[in-house]
Amino acid sequence: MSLLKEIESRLSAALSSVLGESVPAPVVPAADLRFGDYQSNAAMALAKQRKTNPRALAEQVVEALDFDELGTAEIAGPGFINFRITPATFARWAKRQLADERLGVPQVEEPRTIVVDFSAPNVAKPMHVGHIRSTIIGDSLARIARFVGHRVITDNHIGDWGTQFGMILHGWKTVLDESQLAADPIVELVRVYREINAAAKDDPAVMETCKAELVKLQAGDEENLAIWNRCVDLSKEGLQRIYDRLDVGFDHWLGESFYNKRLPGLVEEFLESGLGKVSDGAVCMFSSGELPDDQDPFRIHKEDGWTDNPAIIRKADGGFLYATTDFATVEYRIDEWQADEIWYVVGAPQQLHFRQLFEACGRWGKEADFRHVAFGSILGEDRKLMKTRSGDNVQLVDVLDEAVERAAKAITDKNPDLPADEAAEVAEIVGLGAVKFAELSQNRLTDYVFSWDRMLALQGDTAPYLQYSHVRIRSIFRKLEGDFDVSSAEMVLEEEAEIHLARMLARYGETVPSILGDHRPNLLANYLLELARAFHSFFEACPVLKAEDATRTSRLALCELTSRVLSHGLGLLGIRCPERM
RNA sequence: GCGCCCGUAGCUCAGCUGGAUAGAGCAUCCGCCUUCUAAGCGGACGGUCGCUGGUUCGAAUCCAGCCGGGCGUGCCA
Repeated sequence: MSLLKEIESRLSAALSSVLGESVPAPVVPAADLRFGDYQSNAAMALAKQRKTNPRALAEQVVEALDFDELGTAEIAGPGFINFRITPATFARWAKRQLADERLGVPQVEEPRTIVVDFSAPNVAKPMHVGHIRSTIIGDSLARIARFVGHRVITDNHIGDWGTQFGMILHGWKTVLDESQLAADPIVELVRVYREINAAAKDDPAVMETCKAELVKLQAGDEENLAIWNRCVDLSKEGLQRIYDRLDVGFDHWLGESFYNKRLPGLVEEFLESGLGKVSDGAVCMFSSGELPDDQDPFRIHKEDGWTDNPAIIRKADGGFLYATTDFATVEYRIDEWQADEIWYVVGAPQQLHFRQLFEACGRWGKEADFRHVAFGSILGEDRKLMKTRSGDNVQLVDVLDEAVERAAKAITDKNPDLPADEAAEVAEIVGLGAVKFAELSQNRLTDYVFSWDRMLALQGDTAPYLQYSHVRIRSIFRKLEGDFDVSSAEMVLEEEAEIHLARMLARYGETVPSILGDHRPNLLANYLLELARAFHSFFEACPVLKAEDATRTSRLALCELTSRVLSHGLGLLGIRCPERM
């Protein structure tokens, strides 16, 4: 149980004894340390409901509260209850946390099966910076959900059956350079795609040829199928290299093509059940459930915009769309995997699509907790959306390479004694950490303008700042002579800096579970920054190795705990910690 | 037109279900390495939280209306 939960349960007990009924008693970390460590405004909220005096109620509650061995509770202002935790309590909790493999993070009582759908790049197209948000946020959420005890299934729903294959097939047959393909398949595939894409833009005839190739593929043409297979395999290998580098893994790679065979039957079922309606030759799922007609005020007017936006699942020409695949995917995940929840880590612009999908699934009888974990767009220098199709986007590999390069430079600057092979390894950890953290430390819904300096910053509120505190700790232990038994160490907290460090450490157990409430890894990132700040202050103010006896032991234990929490927290964000840097 | 998102310090952003004097980082300025790694620490400067109303003991947070920006809105994904 986290310290916060402990306080909540005691407060709740006091409230029930005063009010004669069980009521929730939310407690939060105090906004300002002058008010104490934790605070609750439960008395004010409850007094409002009951139309009684909040201060008087707070007084009764504090009277009934059993808080003695934790610290003190006092009333302030209109009825806040402020909790001040004693250093001895923090010391006790730190010791307990140190002995706990879970570092004070509770497990969920009712584990759920959660499918996390993220990354989902298109094959035979470059991964650009736009893909990083889904990949990094999704991976982190999956790690966190898994750690708190859920059954998590990660699925990379790759775009391996889209219309882009018309272009690739045509390009493969006309402009492919086999030697380049052998040398670097992804680069060559991308080149082919771009060339044909550009040609198709200028020349409608090329576009027609592409469409024809796509139709042949979908009809099962052997040659095209063989080419398609090679493309997908080559692309997957290329993608896998990036995922390996990012330390991102998937339980499944069930892309669009996996659901192909299911699509025609699915649409027929929807038509039979009446969920799908034919409109202008296309099969549609209307969010109202009804087909608009001429007399219907909800009729769609192209000029005025739409009042009912249908998800189209079969085009007038008989083709299927990604919405169709999404229905098939939901069916599979619920029927085969028994998913209780499905999280789609996909950009905010697709919110309408998901609203339609979730609504329709409800009517279809596919019950699950659907979540669109939306995120904001990455904008170009002109503050406009980075175009996915133009291909002139900053590529993900380039960002990663640049990040590692800058980290390597910083290492040569700051720690020239590090052996070359270790320096290279550290540069990789630090550079990639910086990129990931830049993404994870921000509210996922915020749009931002892509900037190298911003994404690759190594100072201030960055991953290197966190990694550096870990490094400082490891350095202490390297210089420590003799054995140090963490498990038996007693904590004694006297200096303000060490008390504050322990205070921050105690919050780990309450921070981690809070992330999943709204799927916001940035809460963890922000917490870790605060923790690292507390550590750096402690490091400057409190000598460890030079301290004496009990103080030394206690500080060593505090360092060990800090280093564990930091590396664990970073681990949940998918970021590693070097020993030196 | 309709729907969704956003507007907080010079810049980039936090601010959790409404809570006390709105916080970080960057930039600028001033201090701190003969002591555990200065990718650091301490301090200063910097804000009518887009505007106007409303709800209430209390609003950056909730509601309404404006202003400004972005995205989406039937056969792309």
